[in-house]
Amino acid sequence: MEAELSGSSICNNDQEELLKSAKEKMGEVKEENQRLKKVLAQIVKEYQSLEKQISLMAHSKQSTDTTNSSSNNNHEEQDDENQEPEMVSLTLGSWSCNTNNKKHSNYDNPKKQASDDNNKLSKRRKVEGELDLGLDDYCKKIQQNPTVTTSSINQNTLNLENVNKDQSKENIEIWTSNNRDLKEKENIVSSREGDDQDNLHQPQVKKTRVCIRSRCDSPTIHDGCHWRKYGQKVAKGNPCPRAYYRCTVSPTCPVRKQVQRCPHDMSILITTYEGTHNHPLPLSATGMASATSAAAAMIKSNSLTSQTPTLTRPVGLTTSSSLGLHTSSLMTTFNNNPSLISASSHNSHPTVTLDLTLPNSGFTSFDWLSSSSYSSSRNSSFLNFSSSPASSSLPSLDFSTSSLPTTTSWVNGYLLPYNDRNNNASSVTNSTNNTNSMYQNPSSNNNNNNNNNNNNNNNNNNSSQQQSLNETIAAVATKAIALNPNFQSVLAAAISSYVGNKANNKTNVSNDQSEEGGRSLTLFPTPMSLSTTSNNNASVATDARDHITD
DNA sequence: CGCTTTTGACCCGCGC
DNA sequence: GCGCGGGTCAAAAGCG
Repeated sequence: MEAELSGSSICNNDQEELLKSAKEKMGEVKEENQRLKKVLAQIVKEYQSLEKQISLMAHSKQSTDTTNSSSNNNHEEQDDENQEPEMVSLTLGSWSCNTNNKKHSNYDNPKKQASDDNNKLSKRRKVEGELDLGLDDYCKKIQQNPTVTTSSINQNTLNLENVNKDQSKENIEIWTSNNRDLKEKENIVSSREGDDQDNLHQPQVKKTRVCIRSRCDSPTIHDGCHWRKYGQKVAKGNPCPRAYYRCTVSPTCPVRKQVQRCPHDMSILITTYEGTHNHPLPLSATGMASATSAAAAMIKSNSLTSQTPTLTRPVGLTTSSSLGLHTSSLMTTFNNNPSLISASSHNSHPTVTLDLTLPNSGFTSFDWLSSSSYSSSRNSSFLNFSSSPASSSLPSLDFSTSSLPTTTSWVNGYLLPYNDRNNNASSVTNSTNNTNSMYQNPSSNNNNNNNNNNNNNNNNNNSSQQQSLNETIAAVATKAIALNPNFQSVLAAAISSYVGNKANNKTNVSNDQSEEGGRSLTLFPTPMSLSTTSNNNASVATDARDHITD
């Protein structure tokens, strides 16, 4: 009897404990729900505030444009923006240079002009004009006034307007250059002469290039843009030919990229971007454009402050893209991952290199770069977390209790479940380890690559630190993403990345998360996300809205 | 048929 | 001035 009583009491105790734990979990769930509700409310609030800002800016821009439209002929740009409101425009870094000045001076040289074919000349004019900068003017402003930061920009929409005006002015040249009317050509030249005056004091360097090293089996990485191959050349010292691509999203887009295999490790694809998109980008292309824009902005901002195009370590400087999409988050990420980014100068081209092949970079989840529409036969979908080490300090938030509807769809096949933090952590860690084990250690290859000397140094210096960070990254990834100040944009970027990939890859998606070479859905901090200042929240809301509604 | 890729020729900058 | 190498052009071929 006593045994039975004690047994029943034990059962009761177990039940009580279960009930207690269940209640505790319920309480946690409620807390998480409350937190998420607050986040959601904050997003809505930010979105509304940004909407107001945008309408204000549109009003003021309209008024300024109407005053300048007769001389600038920028109708096409406005029309284009109006026609494609769902598109966003990001600028890839480029460099205002005296090289252009030289060439431009040739245009005014009748002897030179007479010797050139007219069509060629007009084409060259067009191309060179389009290779103007997206961020230079803004960086100049930063140089002149170091207090100009993202927060100040958001506080003072006037600054942002100025940037947009600069971009508009730039686009005016781009769009009008497509017109072969002689009069417009003259306008272009004259406007360039004005720019030349501004650039007289610029260092004699060429356009900034953003070089991305990633492991990729396919001929080229899928970055969301459409490219047309226009040339191929065997570069010296590399048995693999270098392919030249031109952006075909817009017939006048000056952006070009070079793709070549690393001579020391054929699994590494080196993609170099150059130029500024003069058209709205598809959402699926914003990820790459954001990364390159942020990297270019970083190198440029640093170069402007140091008066040299070469830097050994990125220096953080909060800035924004010319259309107000912010690079601060990625720049922060780059700063937090010194092995990820390095800068150098090749052929007078300031080049910033994003090395996504480093297993200990703490940034192994740039897998969207290596995802490819070419590998559709081995589709898989898995989620990686881009989390900068800095994120580990963030408080926790568990998505398992998220009331966000998107969480459900993520779990259904495309995203890792957030139900178990430990499992998530192990999943992410395994994913990372798989990535690492898939390839050989690239460190031996980097020794032979000038571009990566800085990477190596930084990597060596920070390897132990990053190793430990990596161990914790996976564990804190879900927490970090949730309460990361960039969470909204991270979410938005993931959705856009997924949507873009899905649109570009119509084949079925399996749930195999470990399959090599598969298409991946990746969360990553984007320039669209903002720094931690509350003043920046408005853009976060808009970005999240844009992507979610898509 | 239209678009993309290939590929040899050409241009141009840079170093010697 | 010359040669080298990177980058681009443009006609031809390929492809769907």
